[in-house]
Amino acid sequence: MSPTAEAPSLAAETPAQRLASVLAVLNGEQRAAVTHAGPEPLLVIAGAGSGKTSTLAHRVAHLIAKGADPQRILLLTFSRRAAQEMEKRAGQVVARVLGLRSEAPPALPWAGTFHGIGARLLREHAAQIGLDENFTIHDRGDAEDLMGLVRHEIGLSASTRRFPRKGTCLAIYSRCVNTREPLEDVLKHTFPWCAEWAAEFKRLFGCYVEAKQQQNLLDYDDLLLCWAEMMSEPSLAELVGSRFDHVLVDEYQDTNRLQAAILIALKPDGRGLTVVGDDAQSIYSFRGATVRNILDFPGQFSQPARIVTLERNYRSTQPILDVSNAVIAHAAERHAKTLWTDKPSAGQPQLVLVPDEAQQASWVCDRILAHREGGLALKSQAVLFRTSSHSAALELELARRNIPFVKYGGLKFLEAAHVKDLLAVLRFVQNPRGRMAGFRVTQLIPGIGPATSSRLLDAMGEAAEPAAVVRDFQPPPSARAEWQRFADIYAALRAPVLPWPADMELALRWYLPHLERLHDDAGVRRGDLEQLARLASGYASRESFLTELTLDPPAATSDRPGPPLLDEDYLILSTIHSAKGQEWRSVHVLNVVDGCMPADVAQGAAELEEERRLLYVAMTRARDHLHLVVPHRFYVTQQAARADRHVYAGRTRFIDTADAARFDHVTWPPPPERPVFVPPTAAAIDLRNRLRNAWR
DNA sequence: CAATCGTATATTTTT
DNA sequence: TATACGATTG
Repeated sequence: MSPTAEAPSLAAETPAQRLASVLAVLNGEQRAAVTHAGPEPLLVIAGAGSGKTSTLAHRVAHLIAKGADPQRILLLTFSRRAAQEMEKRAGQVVARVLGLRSEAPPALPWAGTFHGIGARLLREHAAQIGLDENFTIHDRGDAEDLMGLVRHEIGLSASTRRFPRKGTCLAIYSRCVNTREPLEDVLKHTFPWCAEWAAEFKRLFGCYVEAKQQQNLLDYDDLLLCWAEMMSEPSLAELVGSRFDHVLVDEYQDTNRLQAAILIALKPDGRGLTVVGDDAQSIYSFRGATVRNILDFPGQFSQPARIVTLERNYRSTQPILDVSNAVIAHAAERHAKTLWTDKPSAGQPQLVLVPDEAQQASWVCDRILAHREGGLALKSQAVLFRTSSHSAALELELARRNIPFVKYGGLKFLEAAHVKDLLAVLRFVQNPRGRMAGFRVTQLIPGIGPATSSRLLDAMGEAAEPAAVVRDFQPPPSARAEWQRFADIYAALRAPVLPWPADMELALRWYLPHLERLHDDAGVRRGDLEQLARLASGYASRESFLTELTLDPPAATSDRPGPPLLDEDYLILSTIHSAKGQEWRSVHVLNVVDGCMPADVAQGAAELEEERRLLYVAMTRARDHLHLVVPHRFYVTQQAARADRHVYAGRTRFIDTADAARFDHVTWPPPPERPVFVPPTAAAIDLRNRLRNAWR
């Protein structure tokens, strides 16, 4: 597989021969997808574990080998990590085909997420669409805070009846943008308990958009929305579209209508367009993604798309595929396909019944250690769950037994107050009109509260040169000394003389005294910030650091401070969503019970279908061993008013009795051997009669 | 006007 | 458990 392994023979071969030998490794369908050259667009339906990444990477490499310019290939992936993986693997194939020995394979400068590429195009074309190219990007938390602020300013927090909280408001707004549905429909279908507030939402969202524009901010949705708007102007669409000869999209089942609109505007006739995905793995509809994109793709163009289906699975054993196929077979609508493999089996998947979550945690730990004894590194094992909080009991148990782990999903690092504080300093410098950052930073100074801060920001908003306002601002007397200290570093950071990441050092030095004053656990937090500073040195500039960090936040948190060393072995914990595209030798899925999978909040038909696909995605991550754990009693701590509420739950409805028979059943701990009491059948007394007679 | 404390109240998944 | 908001004190 590795390019060096075949190096000796390369010199003797021609490029055409090398290309042929690279293609010979693929199966027929993969090869058809890789070499498709027609004018019609290509749709690859790639089942779980069918070598999708490899096929896409080979296709990119094949295009380059046939003369395509790597700078003119747009490769849109779901995550940053996926983009890097794809670039690496395409590079390896290109290196083999072109016979490159020492030279680096061509880079793919336009490989990235929709959001990342959008941010880049918007900066490059800022002048043409009336945007200031120094815009800062709000992550979800910032966007919520701004929404909260606007919500308060227009008097919605003072209503007699409680108005939905800021997070809900942003979720509704976001859904309207991403699905392009009218507010009324979104409220009716997705947020019925908020339907009474339609008029207020309209006003709120209008003000929210206005606030973003005044402050030169874009949120995640704007990166797509502005891109799509830009593409709706024919001359700009032509300009942007002509930058790329080939556009390839991975995980197409998880794109939304806005993304589909962008794609079609980029390549209206479908020429040069490739999309890859699996409708059975569509799990992001809560974010506005619609499986219709992939189902309807073939008919979108004047020439119908060519469809290639990859069904041969290279990942899992047949018994694992059998149970996975059984789960998805009940799905309502899909591009029908059945995964198959000739990989030898390593025993049946297990369905494990345990009494509660504590026992679940201890059983999983036991199994993981047993697997490790059997030669499976921790890194090749994963524990998956529906909701981030569902791993809490397991995390405790892992810590108790000293089993190292890294957890993906439910990202926390950027949400910590101290991290936000430090980043806000840099953001406020980068974009002086950004009020959220300014509000946050200035109130760190003792003696400055919301009122003073607002006074400053108002003045800055009206000034032609906002940074000068900071220099001349007169704070309340009690804050004067600290204010001066801040004004000095602000000026220093604004002056373009400091080479990045010296900015970071300066900001950190200013912030540390405040950290000590505000937090009892300043030591730990300080460690986080130093880690952030180290991270900063890996970026070219302050702008790229801030942009990339919001678009691609550190995905994992671990049980110990600092990133785990590369040679260290650790277990993977992950939400099912974050496990997308990954695989492990052994996979445990927690809480495979009704109320959790499906989540009890998902009740609509479409939502249930998505929950089913979620379980399917989880199961198809497993190569050799799959364990579904079913705790009989399982706690709901989140929404219940009182702690210790629990429900008695049964196996998920997605595995019916017939399907369940395909599993090995394990009950743990084993039921105690207790003699069964068999009552004699003849009645000794007539109890009913006696009780009646007592009242006669 | 800032800072802090007490109380009512809730819908998972993430670029 | 976190968060939002009101009341109270400095």
